[in-house]
Amino acid sequence: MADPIKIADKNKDFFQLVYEVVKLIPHGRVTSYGAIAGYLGSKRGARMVGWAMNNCLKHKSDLPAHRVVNRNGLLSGKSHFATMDTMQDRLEAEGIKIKENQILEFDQHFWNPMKEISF
DNA sequence: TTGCTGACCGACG
DNA sequence: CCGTCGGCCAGCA
Repeated sequence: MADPIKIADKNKDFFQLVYEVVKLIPHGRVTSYGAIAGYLGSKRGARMVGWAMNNCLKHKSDLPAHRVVNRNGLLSGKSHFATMDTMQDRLEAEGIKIKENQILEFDQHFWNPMKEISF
């Protein structure tokens, strides 16, 4: 219970659920595709999360996609932004240090929707 | 309609 | 330790 997203938008498309979660990511925090997928109930559906993000680009949504990285804390999707530096620049603007396209102290900035939203 | 691909993750050898 | 494969779901040719 107490899953505002699942309950409120469970009838929506998987993509829309992803967008909702991404929007909930606090400033200066990051999460992984698997975390979002797991929160939505499909731990194996991490690929769909990435796919949703790709569609979000054409959605022209203001989703903080730069706050979503892979399990290794690597900016896997940086290539999909306007420019390669867009993702890193935005993260650094939020106080997140990046080295070699990888987030430093990833565990420290990691934001788990399961732990923050759901119980 | 069928089949391939994809900003991933975890297991197996 | 590293390479490979399967799985999940949706979009597109």
